[in-house]
Amino acid sequence: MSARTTLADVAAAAGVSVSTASLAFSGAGPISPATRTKVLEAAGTLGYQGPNPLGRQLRSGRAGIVGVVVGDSLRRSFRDPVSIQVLDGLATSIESLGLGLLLVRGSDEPGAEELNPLVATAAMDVAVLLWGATTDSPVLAALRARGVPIVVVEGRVGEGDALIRIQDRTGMRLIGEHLLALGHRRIATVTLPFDRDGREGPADPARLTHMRYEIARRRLAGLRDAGVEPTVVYETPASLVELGTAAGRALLSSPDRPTAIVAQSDLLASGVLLAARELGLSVPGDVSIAGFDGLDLPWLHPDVLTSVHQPLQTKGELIGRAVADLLAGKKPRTRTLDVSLVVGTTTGPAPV
Amino acid sequence: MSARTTLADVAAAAGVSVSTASLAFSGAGPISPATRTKVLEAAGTLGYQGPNPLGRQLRSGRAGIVGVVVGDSLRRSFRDPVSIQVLDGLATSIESLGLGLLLVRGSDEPGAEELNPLVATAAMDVAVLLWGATTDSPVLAALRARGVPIVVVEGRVGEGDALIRIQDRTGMRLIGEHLLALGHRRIATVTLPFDRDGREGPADPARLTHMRYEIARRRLAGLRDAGVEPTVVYETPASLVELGTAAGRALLSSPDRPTAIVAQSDLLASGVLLAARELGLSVPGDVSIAGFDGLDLPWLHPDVLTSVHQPLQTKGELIGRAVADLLAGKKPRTRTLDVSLVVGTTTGPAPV
DNA sequence: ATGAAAGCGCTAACAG
DNA sequence: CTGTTAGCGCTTTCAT
Repeated sequence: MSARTTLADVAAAAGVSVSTASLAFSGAGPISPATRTKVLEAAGTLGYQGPNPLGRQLRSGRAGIVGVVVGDSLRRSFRDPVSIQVLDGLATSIESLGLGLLLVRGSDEPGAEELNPLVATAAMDVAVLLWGATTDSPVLAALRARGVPIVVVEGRVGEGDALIRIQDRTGMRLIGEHLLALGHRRIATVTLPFDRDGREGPADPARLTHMRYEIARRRLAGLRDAGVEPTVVYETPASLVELGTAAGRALLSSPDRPTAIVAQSDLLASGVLLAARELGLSVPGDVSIAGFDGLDLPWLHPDVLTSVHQPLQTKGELIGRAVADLLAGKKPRTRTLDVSLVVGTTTGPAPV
Repeated sequence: MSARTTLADVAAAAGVSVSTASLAFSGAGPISPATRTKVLEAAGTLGYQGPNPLGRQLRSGRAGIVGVVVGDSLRRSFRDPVSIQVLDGLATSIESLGLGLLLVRGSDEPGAEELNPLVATAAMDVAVLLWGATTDSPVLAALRARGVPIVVVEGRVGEGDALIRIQDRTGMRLIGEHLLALGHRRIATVTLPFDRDGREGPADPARLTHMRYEIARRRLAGLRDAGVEPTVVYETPASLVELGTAAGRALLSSPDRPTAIVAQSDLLASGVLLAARELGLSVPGDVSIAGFDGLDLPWLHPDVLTSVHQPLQTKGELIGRAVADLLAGKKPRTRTLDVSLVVGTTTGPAPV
């Protein structure tokens, strides 16, 4: 019933000492089966549900909790299937470590933004920064000041933080090469945000020098690695289908229409595809479209997006492993996951 | 720095007692501005980041954590925009209470299933069961045994649990009446799961008596309230677009094709709509389609689903309020939210 | 306004 | 194998 019953009560009822009773529950020490049963029986009678986690935590100095810091709004983060899949893998692996997952909203604005107090006060043994950590992030600063070990996903890290990321630059290079081989020369790209300021539209040269987020920067660099210089770099403020559609409309209705559009995410690419359909363009007859992430998007039927696949579930598991390593006192490492280009039905030879 | 520095160290450095130092941080007691600054300065010098949450928690008997128990897989739960929006609202309101949100995977199988140990051991002051709680759920049993106050969302509750839900029976009645008024008589329905056994396809009379989940049962009952007896009750194992498409194909390619299909969720309805398009049927010319939830589904463009809108964000906030109430020792209540029918472009007069 | 003392519930040395 | 003894770091009466 009420959580009033303590280990001491159980011990008293069983006629043993508190430490013995503790051993009966934890099993972390020698104890005779007889006393063990005796204690467990007493517990049953008293309705004792096992050691109070708070006492255990204080004593052991560990909260048994991994703080996962997501973007400024859960809704925004979770609208993205990419985040969800990573989070799912992470949750599974964290759970197998016997740890809980504390979800923390963490705005990433540098400067005078108010910081979610939980970042500074919630009990956590390790923190995972799920996306877009920048070196000047106040979240990062607060966690570091607390001495909490940190795992960064797809961002820039300081000394002492673990980093998990994918080969996105290579992935984008593969897409670029694929399109060049198909004869495309007028290639535009739709990018993820450069910064948190919500800009949307073609980026001018000045804007291109202000790319705070690693992901957009690296994926753009990958395209250039292939020798592609995009005719237009169209920035979006988030990875959303409707923003891709807006970008697609703009790019595809311009007089010097590109023959191929590469989006930095599958969601954006889906939007571009919808825009192409809306404008009555044939894909890939009139325009080729490629994305990034390798999501399963049945509603695009009958089209299947050409995309760079990343192992999202594995990524989550790897984050879990990094958490375990940090907890075990091992040195933080950087791990980079491979990606692969999977050609679908949305890319083909450039129109003549 | 390292988390070694304690309040005692700070107190010593500042030349005050521990209790005074505590007051300097909590502000919960009389303290002179001078000593306060002195303590804070000492803390600054020592790199002390404020009271250790673990000590505070043990002393106060509160973990400052709300456990949110979602379905068996985070991926599955979070693929559903409905869950996400509720979770977003909940996270916001929980955060404003200064509480953390612990995500707990909780399989809901009765019987010999292994229970996620976190349900029994993780520190939490209140638990929220996000979906589909059934009275025989082992999760519910474990939490109740621990004496953790419980908020159930859209499920059945026992005595002493708070319940948050929507008027879904009324909502479905509205849809039924809407379709009847349009002249429809052959109406089929695509439902959410009856149970966790993953069944898919038309439900026979026997199956209809085994509806463990409240949502499917209530929404079906609502349709009947309107006087609609569905020609087919097509059950799906989850609220997913592709399952709706499968259901749509089956229903729409049968010889006695219905003139209207009501799905118990917008995702299912979207799938049905895609199936109709695929089969070259005009919507609503040949078939009317309605959903439930009121999601924003831009990729259905140019169609806009006729749907019953539920206030998802508000629901999340209401859950947060229920949490606060339980924490304050108030009596658990049931709160039912209103819904409204919003007619889109996918329903029209029955074909003659 | 400040300090002393008493635990919150538990685990981990260390004796026995 | 079991009991004794110390705390983990903090907050909170209760004196002063």
